[in-house]
Amino acid sequence: MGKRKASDDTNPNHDFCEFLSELAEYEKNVTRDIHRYSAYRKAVSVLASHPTRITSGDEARKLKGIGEKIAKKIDEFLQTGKLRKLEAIHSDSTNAAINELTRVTGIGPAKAHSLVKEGITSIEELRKHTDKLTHHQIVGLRHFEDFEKKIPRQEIEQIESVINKELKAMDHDLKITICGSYRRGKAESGDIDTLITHPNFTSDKVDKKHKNNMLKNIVTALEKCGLVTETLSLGESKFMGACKLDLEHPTRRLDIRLIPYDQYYCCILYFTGSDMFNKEMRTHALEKGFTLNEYALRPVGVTGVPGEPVEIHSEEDIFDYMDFPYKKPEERG
DNA sequence: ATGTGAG
DNA sequence: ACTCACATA
Repeated sequence: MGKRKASDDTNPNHDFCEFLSELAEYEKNVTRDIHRYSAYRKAVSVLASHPTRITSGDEARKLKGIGEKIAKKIDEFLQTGKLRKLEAIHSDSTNAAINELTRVTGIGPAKAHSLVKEGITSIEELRKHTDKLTHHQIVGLRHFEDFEKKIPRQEIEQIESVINKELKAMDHDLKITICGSYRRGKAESGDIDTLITHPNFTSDKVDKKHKNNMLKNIVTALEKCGLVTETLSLGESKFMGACKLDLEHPTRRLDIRLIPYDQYYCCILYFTGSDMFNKEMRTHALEKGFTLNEYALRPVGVTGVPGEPVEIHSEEDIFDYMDFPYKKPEERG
C-alpha cells in the first residue's frame, strides 16, 4: 500500500470523521503536535463507533474524547458545511509541500519539515538535492511515480511464479506465500508482501547465522535472476526493496519476511489482513481467553499471564482454537 | 542510545 | 500496537 490513507464510509458520522482525520494528519505532519494529533484521533474513533447521527456540538460533547473545541468545530461544520481552519490549511503552501514530500517512501513528517525549512517544497525541487537524502529516500524518489501505481493482480501472479521458480531451485522445502490484498483476491495491490519459511528453521532453534544468510541468499538469488532491482533495507528477518518483471513493467515495492516455521500461520493471518479483520479477530481472541499476535496464539490464564503458544499447523487451526467461523482470505474485508 | 520511518 | 532496519550520535 502507498502512503495514502483510506477511511470507512458506512457510519452516520462519516463526514465529521473525515474532517477530523484531516485535522489529525495536519497536526501530525505539519505542526508536529502529537497531543493535538492524538486528540483528533480519539475523537474520530469515538465518532466512528457511535451508532447514530450527531446533530449538534452539544450532543457530541457528551462523548468521551470530545470537548469544547471539537464540539464547536462540529457546530461550524453543521451550520456552514465547512471549516475555516481547514480552508486555511488547504490554502497553506507549507502544508501542501509537506504533504507532497511525505509521499516519497522514507520521508516522514520530520524529514519533510526540515526539507521545507531549507526551501525544498516539491518533488521536482527535491530531485536537485539528492545529497540531502538517505539511500532509502533516494530510491523512493527515483521510483516515485512507479511506487504510486497500483499493481494488477496478473502481474503479481507472474512475479510470484518467478519467485517460486528461483527459490524452489535453491531449496525445494521453502514455503512461499504472498499475502496482503493480493491474497484476499483483490484485482490490484499497492505492494507485494512475501512471507517465507523453512521446516528446519524454527524459533527455538536459534541459528542466527544460518538465518541471517538465508534471507541474504534469497535476496541475492532474486537479484541474480533480475527480479529484484533495489534494496531499501535488509536485515536478518526482513527485506524491503523493489522488483521489476521486465522492461515493459514498472518498478514495484517488494517486501520479504523470513518467518520461523512455528510462527508461519499466525504471520500469514496477520499479513493477509485486512486491518479491520485483524482487529476483529484479536478482540474475539481476547473474549475466548486467548491472545493473538503476528507470532502466536496463546491462552491467557486467570492471572492475565499468557501461556505457551498453541501449536498451529494451518490458518484454519487458529480459527478452530478460538471457535471463530473460518473465513477464506477473500472474505476478510 | 535515540529518533525516524515503514508496515 | 508493535517490531524491524536505518542513520546519527
